[in-house]
Amino acid sequence: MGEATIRDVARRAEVSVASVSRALNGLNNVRGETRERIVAAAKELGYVPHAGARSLSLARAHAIGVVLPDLHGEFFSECVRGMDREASRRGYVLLLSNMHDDSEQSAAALRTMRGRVDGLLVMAPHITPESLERALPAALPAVLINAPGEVAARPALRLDNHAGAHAMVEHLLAGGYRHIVHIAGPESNVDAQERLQGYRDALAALAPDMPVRVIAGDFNEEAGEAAARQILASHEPCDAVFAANDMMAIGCLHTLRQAGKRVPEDIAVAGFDDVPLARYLALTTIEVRIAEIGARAVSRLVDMLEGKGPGGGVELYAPELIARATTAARTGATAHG
Amino acid sequence: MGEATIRDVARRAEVSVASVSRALNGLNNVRGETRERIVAAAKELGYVPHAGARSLSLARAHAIGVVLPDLHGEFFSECVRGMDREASRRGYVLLLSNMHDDSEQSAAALRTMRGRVDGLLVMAPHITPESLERALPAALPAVLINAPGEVAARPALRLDNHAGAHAMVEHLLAGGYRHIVHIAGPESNVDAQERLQGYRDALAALAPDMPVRVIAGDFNEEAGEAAARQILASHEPCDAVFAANDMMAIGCLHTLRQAGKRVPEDIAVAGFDDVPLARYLALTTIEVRIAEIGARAVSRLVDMLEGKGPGGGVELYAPELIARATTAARTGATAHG
DNA sequence: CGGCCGTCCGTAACCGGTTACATAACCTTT
DNA sequence: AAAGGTTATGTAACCGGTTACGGACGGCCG
Repeated sequence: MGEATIRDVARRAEVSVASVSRALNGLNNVRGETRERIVAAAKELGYVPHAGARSLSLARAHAIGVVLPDLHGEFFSECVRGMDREASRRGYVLLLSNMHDDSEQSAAALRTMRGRVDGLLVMAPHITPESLERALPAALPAVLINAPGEVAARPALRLDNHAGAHAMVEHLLAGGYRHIVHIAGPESNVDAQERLQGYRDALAALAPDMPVRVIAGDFNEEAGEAAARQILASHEPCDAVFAANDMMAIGCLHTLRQAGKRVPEDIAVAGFDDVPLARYLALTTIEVRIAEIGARAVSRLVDMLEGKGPGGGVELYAPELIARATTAARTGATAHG
Repeated sequence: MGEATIRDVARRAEVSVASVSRALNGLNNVRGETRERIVAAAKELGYVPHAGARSLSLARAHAIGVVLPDLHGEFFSECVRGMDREASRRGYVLLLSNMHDDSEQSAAALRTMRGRVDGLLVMAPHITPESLERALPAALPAVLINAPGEVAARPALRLDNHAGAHAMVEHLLAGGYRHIVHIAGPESNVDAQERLQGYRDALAALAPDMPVRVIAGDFNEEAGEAAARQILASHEPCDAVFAANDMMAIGCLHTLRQAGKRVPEDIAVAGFDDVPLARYLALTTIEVRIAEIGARAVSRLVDMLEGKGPGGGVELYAPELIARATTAARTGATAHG
């Protein structure tokens, strides 16, 4: 037995479907006595409106599609949590679809969203603007999060990775560290690219005589471990490691310590993201308030949907440096000594 | 301007909507030449089928509603990740709705799912079976995760919290610890209740002469810190703490260490969940493979939806103890010395 | 009393797909 | 050549809501 429909309610209350719809949606052109009969009938039948049908006739689904890449743990949940909080506050529900880096699959994911959501939140740090542009249904409002480049005047939220990395290099130099190695993220990831560039630019601006040294990584812990082994085996001097994210920093930290190195006395370690782990390991890092960004993305999208906002424009989020023990200043250090 | 509809495609290809539908859905009763014309027209218009309309006429949304309580970070994302993986593998998409403990709000959340999802995944460790029963649309298939009690023959997945807690107490006793304090979770949370009961039962069975001592908590880190302060201030002996979850164990661990206690020499600490942090802090805990449970829940639900499975029945997941340094055995300890 | 207005309510079209059924064209078969 | 079968396509009903439009009714006015 399927659920009761509006027609069942109409039959039971001995009115037309139009009256049921009006009564249940709180329109005022229904007589009090009729409304009561309808409400009673609806309750007796346990009637719940069919959201799908409703959204079809209203051309409004009150749902937001969320397309995220494969994020590491905490990051993902924080992002979704922020979105969910704001979405439910504004009467929307979230339709989730992970985008497993395959760009073909991503396009398919976006496709299945059409007709069930009013707008899209897309986080795609590893997709080129062109293919994203192509995959996005043109008529669907969308807010981009950390997308590379500008995509067809879509509003976007971007984390200021460059500023964050710059601040970190500055912090390390101020702490007296001179030979700073960077463990980079995936080459195709725009966050990783910007952090790398921030590192390069900061070094060029603040300590042009110091060597630029980059070890490739992929944002995973193992990459950090591998980088640490490489640093240990190398003859080149290195007194600080700045990893493009916390997980690599953590892997690096562990391997260095297991090899007998003292952190930060022998070598400093810093990350990026401020995952909860960072606090416990006293890891210096850059705080990324991802939940806030998620919430803000929803807010902007809903504003667009409800015609309240201009839409366009890129909002930049400045992250904050959190100094902890793994980069404690060297004793007797001077900023440029 | 609105997206192109099937009628636009039909007009452009000079056929009827029925043919378009048939061609695009791969039915074989369309002439090759006609099919090509239709496909070409669809591509030219950038036609994407309207999932809402489709699900209305098919009475199939290929979507699964997920209702979760406010979970702490990693736990949430792991759960959703497991679900998403399995869902996308089987061609479904996830509709997410956090259930912020308010039971009224939860009912509303469930209500908005009707007509947009084919089935429900509900994790509700803090809702009574009766109100859950009342809130669940009767005709919607649902799989319950860690729900208290049995709800109207709904299939369910349950974590064997009792066995996990029992194993932990056994492990601590075997390590030579005698005075084991339990930091409990929220009273209304069924996971917390079962863990507490497991602690009590294990102690009664294995060390009936040892005191049962429970400190109230709420699953948050702060509760662990408060519990640690209480233990430090108390005159009662205590050589081991078993917290109902990792976050409280971590809070406790920190506070104990900051107070100068050595762990595990002065006092052992154990948790429950195996959050990623646990590994780094060398915290002994009980591994809960939540992603696996999430994936399994999706799998069972989809089986039900596609008439492949019997549906009913409770599946119990046995968690595994992971012994780490915070509960290293006392030197010279014997199991019952 | 006739006309006008406002309130309440029902009929039916519509949202964008799917599909049962009808139909037309063409191919066999006897 | 007529009957019967097959195949490709179109027509229209349907999924479950919303809502424009119009009709019925009662009250009020001149």
